[in-house]
Amino acid sequence: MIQKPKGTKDILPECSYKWAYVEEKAKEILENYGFKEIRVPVFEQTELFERGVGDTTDVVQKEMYTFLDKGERSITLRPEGTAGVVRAYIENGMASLPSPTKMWYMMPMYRYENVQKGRYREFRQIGAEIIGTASYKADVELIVMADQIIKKFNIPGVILNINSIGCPTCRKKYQEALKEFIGKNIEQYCGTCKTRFEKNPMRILDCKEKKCKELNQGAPIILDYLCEECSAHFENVKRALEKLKIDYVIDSGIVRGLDYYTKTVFEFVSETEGYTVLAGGRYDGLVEELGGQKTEAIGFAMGEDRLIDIFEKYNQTQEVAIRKPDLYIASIGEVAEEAVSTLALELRKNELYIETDICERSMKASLKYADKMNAKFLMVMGEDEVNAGKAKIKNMTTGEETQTELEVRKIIENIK
RNA sequence: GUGGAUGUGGCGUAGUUGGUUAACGCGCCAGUUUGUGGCACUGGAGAUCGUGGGUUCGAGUCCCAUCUUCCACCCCA
Repeated sequence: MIQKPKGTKDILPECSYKWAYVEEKAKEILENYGFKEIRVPVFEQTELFERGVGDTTDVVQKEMYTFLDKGERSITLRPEGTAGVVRAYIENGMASLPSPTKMWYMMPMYRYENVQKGRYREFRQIGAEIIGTASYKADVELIVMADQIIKKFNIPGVILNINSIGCPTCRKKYQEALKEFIGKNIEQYCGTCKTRFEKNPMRILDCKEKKCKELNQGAPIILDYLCEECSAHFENVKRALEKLKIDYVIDSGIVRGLDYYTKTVFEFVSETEGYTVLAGGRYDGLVEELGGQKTEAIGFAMGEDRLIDIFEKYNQTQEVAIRKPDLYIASIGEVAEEAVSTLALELRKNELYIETDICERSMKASLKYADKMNAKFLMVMGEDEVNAGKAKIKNMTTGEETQTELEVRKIIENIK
């Protein structure tokens, strides 16, 4: 038997309607903030991610689906959305559009990593990008919108963590200070921390080893090393969030794993599930890095699969329900069959969900089927009904029967 | 990449110290006087027991390998 590749999933009919619901609601909010949808290729030139995401990151170094196509081009299945969107922004001259450009996307991403809770090799992200403004107000608008989306789905135990990792200048100063601090005791740190020391010293602050945690006491904090501009920016963001009553926690340990982030970074973490549902940050240098003019920007991505996992677990809203047939029409005899087909077509043109038999089932089996489908109403048509132009409609919940003329309008009245 | 657990019809499970045609529930299909469902009853289809080797007279039950799923590390949405 052929199985689906590791880390992928089938979204079956019994579940897909929930996805549609989440996407629809998210889209409503995104569009209310003026974001427009963008769709970019599933695969890009490998170089885009090497340069955009950063070739020292884990994502690029060990998690990309990269291959040579038949023309010997190095191609990569996108591991994230921002790089592609920014590439499209530059390539299509969107810089000449009125700034800022706000875009959203819902697309699958691909990362070759080991599967575990909330982690898949093919996963879907809902993302938003604001390209073309350096103002803290953009940060605020984006975070507020993210908060609204998260709240829309009644996810319990989600908290917003924010931090600023400054611009390259302040980060460099900070990393020097941090390395000096850790360097004093580097021998006592755990093995992974030792390797982090060279590669990504800020990660050491996040280590869960007791020893490392102790050693980290009194370590310098990035926020103390922000330049005047970055610091003011961060203060403005915090103040605005407070005014809007958006609760947040400053987590100086947030270090996004993608190289392009600057200044404000944030993540919405589900404490109950123990993973991040939505995360993002500013990336003021990325457009330039990818060959565009200097253009500040900020964005976020939401793990749709994770969102759905939690949503399914805690949400029993009736708004999300699989659709039930408005009417099942059973038929007896050839004459009636034709009449049923015609009638069903007319009713469906009126946007009703109609079911009829397409399995050559007996009358009784048809009714059983109608019941399994949870049809709201039932109508049985035979030659008599066709000739009389009248039939009975039965309410499947109450068992009540009413007589109706076989006319679209009359039928609709009877199944309201 | 590292470590731990898991794998029996569509789903959930049972399968004793290895022994004839792998069981049960749900679901599916059909029938119970061929014009009215939900209940009940009857019958039916459907599994080479993840896959490939090995041990044995004989393995779903033991051994090895491999894959999947789940979880942790790492990293991330």
